[in-house]
Amino acid sequence: MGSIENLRPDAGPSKRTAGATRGAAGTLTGAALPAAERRIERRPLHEEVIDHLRDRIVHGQLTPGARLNERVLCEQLGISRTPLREAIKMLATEGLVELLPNRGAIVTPLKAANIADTLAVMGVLESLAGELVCANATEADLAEVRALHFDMLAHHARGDLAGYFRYNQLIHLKIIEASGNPVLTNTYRQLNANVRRARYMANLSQERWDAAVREHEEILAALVLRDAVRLKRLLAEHLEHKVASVMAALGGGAALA
Amino acid sequence: MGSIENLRPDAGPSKRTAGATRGAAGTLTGAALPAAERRIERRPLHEEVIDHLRDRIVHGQLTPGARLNERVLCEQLGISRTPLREAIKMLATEGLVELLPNRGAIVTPLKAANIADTLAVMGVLESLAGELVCANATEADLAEVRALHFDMLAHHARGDLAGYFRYNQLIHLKIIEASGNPVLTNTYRQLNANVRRARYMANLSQERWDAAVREHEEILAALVLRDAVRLKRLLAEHLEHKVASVMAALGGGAALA
DNA sequence: TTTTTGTATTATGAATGCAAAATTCGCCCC
DNA sequence: GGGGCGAATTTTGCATTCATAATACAAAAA
Repeated sequence: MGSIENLRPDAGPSKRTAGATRGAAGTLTGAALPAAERRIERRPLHEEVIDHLRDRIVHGQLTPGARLNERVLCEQLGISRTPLREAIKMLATEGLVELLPNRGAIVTPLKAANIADTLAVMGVLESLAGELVCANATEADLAEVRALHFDMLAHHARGDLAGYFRYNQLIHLKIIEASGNPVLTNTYRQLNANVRRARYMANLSQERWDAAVREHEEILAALVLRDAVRLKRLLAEHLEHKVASVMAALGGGAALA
Repeated sequence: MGSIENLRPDAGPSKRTAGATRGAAGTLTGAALPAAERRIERRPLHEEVIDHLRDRIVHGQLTPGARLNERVLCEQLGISRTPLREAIKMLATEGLVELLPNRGAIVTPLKAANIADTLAVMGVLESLAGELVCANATEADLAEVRALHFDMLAHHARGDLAGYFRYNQLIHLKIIEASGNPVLTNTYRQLNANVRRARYMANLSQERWDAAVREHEEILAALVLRDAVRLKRLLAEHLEHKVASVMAALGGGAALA
């Protein structure tokens, strides 16, 4: 995971022939589909770059405040500066990156105040989602949440924190998605990316972890019953605890390097 | 307003000398300031382009679904494709523009469902803002809102709808800003851009207009008293009416060309 | 007449080149 | 040894060029 994966099969774009290497690698979709339905489809490079950089930022491999040197990244990814710069601009709009005119871009520093503000907004979004999901979720949605819940329990039982976090995220996102409001989903997802970075630094205590799992049990129960009032309250409390945990890790107001 | 304003003094960048034309024209700030305080500051071209395009999209000069032809826009703005493409990518992240791989970009079509979803999210954001603003707003903030309110009244009295809209927007934004949560402000502002486009098509009836002004009177009163509960209710009702008005204009579910 | 296929044109995707701004580094001076 | 100053280097901003996909169009076949 820490290794640098080139987006292009041959690193270091050669003069005037780099374009010919497109479409040879694993970015193509539909390998498992029958030939008739297979869509030959190439994602634009800037999208690949965005996903790559977003991952590295969220997972903390690109640390807050770190500079994004265009030349270095180009070499690592085996692309030219144009798609890289487009990707950086988009990440800046998402808030994961900060543009310093004439001085490039840095990974947005993690400020406790900013995370707190973000979580406050996410709170009301979750509350709205709770209301909508009780009204709009299909039975299939609920089944999926339950399945994810058990996956999460499995990781918790094994003490696999990373796996737990992954399914925890998936559950929350699935609940938001099942609300049936795509704007809500996008907004939440975008804000969430910024918070996730902090999460990777917060060391969860076993007590807090166990408590979080219990809270999820209750959330699932309220969801299945489509008890909107109760669900909203549980989600709010759950987030409240998360805020406390993250804030404790970030240590009140200080910027994180 | 309909005329095309070049960002660069000379349209049609000449070969190899275009770079030398930077910094000569009206994009520089501070022409009216004393020399000592004048900040020689150039905004990056992509920012100028973003603002320009966002304005044209929000004001409906670039209609929903319209294609953004790079060559044409480059000629209109007197810039090269690189900063233009960066700007388009950023607008895509903001949701005002849609990228069609290998086929360029179009202004995001206005769909009633999407606007409804957006307004639902904005509703909970306003509600949060109402709560925060009662706790955090300074007296200066409140004074500014009141001043904007009277400006708005003046435009209403003159029957100047465009001016009314402008100050209406400013009031809502000021209330959000005064909440003291920058993340909330940004999120709201971004969502708002998408809705404003619809607003320019909705023809407000005189009755609805008068009612909206009365609602603003009440909102201001609750705000000055820092009555959070009442303010939240009033904002919610105000938005509810706005939803009805916008939805009526968009005509239930149909996409707008 | 309609459909299809080959070709010319146009537009987008990506890479490269060039100039200005910023940073680094060596130097001199204190 | 430390701190300013200026040249050299690096890095970014933007323009341009090259490559490829999409589209329009016309001719040929059904």
